[in-house]
Amino acid sequence: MSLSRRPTIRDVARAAGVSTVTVSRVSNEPELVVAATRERVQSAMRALGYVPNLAARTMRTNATHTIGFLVPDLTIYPNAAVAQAAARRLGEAGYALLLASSDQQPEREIEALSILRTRQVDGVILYACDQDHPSLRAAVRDLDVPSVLLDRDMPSRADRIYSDHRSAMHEAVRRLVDLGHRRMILLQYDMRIRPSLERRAAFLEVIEEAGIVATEGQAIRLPLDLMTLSEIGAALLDGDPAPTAVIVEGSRLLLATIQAARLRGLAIPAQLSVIAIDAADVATAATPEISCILRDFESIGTAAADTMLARLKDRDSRPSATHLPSRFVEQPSLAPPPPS
Amino acid sequence: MSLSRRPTIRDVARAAGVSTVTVSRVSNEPELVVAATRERVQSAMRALGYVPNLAARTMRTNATHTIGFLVPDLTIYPNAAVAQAAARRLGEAGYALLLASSDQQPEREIEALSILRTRQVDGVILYACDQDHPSLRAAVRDLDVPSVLLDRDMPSRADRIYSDHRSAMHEAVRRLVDLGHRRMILLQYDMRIRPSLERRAAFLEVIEEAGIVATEGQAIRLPLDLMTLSEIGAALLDGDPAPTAVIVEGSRLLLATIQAARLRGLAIPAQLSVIAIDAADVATAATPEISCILRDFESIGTAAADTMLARLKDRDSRPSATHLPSRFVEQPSLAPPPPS
DNA sequence: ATGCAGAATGTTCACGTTTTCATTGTAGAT
DNA sequence: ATCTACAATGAAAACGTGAACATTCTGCAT
Repeated sequence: MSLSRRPTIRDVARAAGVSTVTVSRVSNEPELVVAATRERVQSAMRALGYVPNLAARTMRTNATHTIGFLVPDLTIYPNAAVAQAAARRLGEAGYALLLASSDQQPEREIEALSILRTRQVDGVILYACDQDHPSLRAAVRDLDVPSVLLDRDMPSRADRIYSDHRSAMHEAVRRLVDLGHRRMILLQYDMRIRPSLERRAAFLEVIEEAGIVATEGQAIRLPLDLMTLSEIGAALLDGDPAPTAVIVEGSRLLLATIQAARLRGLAIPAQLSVIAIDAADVATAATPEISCILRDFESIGTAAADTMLARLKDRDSRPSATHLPSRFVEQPSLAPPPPS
Repeated sequence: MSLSRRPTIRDVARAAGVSTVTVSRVSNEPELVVAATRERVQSAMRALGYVPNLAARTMRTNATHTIGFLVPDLTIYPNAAVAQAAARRLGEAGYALLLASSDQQPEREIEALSILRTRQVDGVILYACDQDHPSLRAAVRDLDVPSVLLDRDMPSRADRIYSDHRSAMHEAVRRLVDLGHRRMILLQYDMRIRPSLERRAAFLEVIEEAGIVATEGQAIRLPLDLMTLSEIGAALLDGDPAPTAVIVEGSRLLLATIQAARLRGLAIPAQLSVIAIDAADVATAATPEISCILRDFESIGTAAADTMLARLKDRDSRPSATHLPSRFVEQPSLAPPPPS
């Protein structure tokens, strides 16, 4: 009694002695079908191994039950962690994740957005790679599917998930100031996106608040790909007097910093205090353990998914903005500056 | 003259004064349409902003131009790197990547495979999370879409991409033996998959070949989630005499190992030689730089994509197997064992 | 001139589902 | 008994495309 081809709604209808409409309703609005009929249909579905054809469904409803997820680089831990958490939550709701990577190139990101549009994804969740790039800004602004913007300041009607980078950074820098540090530097690998800008701003705010004169080379950007130890070494030793504390963005930069410090013979924390951002793995494994500004990427991904799901249910409500915390966790990597 | 709804093949046909079939042919088999007509159709497409409706196309052809990519954990660097490389190559060929994560659980992986099937992906590329799990083995064996098995020994008609884990491991262990090491341990975080088994086997082969008696605790598995420093510390110091060399799998274990060594006051390489596997980032940033067994994840992902594309073109050819190399790169983390 | 092969294009229908609208059945109000 | 309202179900059409088959046209051999 089994079919060679995949069973369709018609096969189920025939087997259950009802019309296709009723079968469709059992799938989509079961409460409209009286219990006896419903059960008959459901057992026919099971018997035949019926699974609705998604393409046909999409053609009628224009819904693909697919969400596009766009990242600059999947090998950066936070991106992968957020994507995975979002995929899990969306999967529970029957949505799948279509992955696209821009490789940090705005043009490729624009192209990816257009591909996602072509594929009629029901929504897009994205980490834009450059929030200042004009055409990319335009492409994001003109997105006509429900979208969730992850931690970017860009004009858009999209829902947003923000991390609070400032409070934890304030706390961290104040702690350094309280310990007596006067010469601190911030090492970052990207300046095109909100997290870096926020951190930088918060960093400079506390500097100023403490009455320290902020100098040119105090917040430094190091391109990740050119991230050489010598550059970091230079940054560490640059200036007179040399910095007594460093705040570092990301695991890769943190590793390089620890290495550079060791090469220059700078002991942590005796001669150099170190604080890491978004680098829990390396920070925890380092000796001494490195103080860290942390976020919960799992909950960022989950929040993005939930926001998307809510938006898909109610398309007309005002764009939402969710703010998630960072926290500063102190470890033995901090000490007063060495006597000069 | 523009439409409110998305233009269809019919709109293009009307604008170009041809039938829908001709428009369809311009999209799919342009050589069948005479140049003049073809250009007329193409300019009508451009004028209307026509993009083929993928769902309708899928319903006719049963092809989704979507490939499922299944990983145990996206936050593990090699997985993310391979996925990203595959996505890039597949994207160039007009395919998109549907991401699924099993979270290291065979049951969830089976479920994910079934979801991918429901979504009618044209193919599946997968890192199975456990090559010995009976139901998962059955699910993989019974996959009825073109699939590429990444570095697993499982029965299947799928194409395969293998890494050669043995040669580089042989080389690495022989180097240790040549340096005079007699007591070496291998730290791994997974034993359910081919790479770990191969490495373990290769490790023990050289041990035996060197006439060293392999003991119980010589190849040790440490669950990643329970990966505590104390466990690693115990492993390092266990046995009498204590091991003089460690080979470590993955960035996270390497970090923990370096930390454990430092805590126990074991200098690298004077008292402990260290070799890392698949942990280029940490190995490079460590001091001293750690010797490493490396793979090119980019080319693994690209090979997987190419294999899939070839399979989609020719469904009947024999399953292929691609073997990609690993290489051993020595760094200052190796030295003769300390005099006992 | 006629026939014919093959190139170019068209007509019709099917893919599997949901939507719209119509029909039947049932129970309660009159 | 009749009417009404509503619940339950069904018939037919539509979504946008591509495949099978049909038709027209062109040029060339007879």
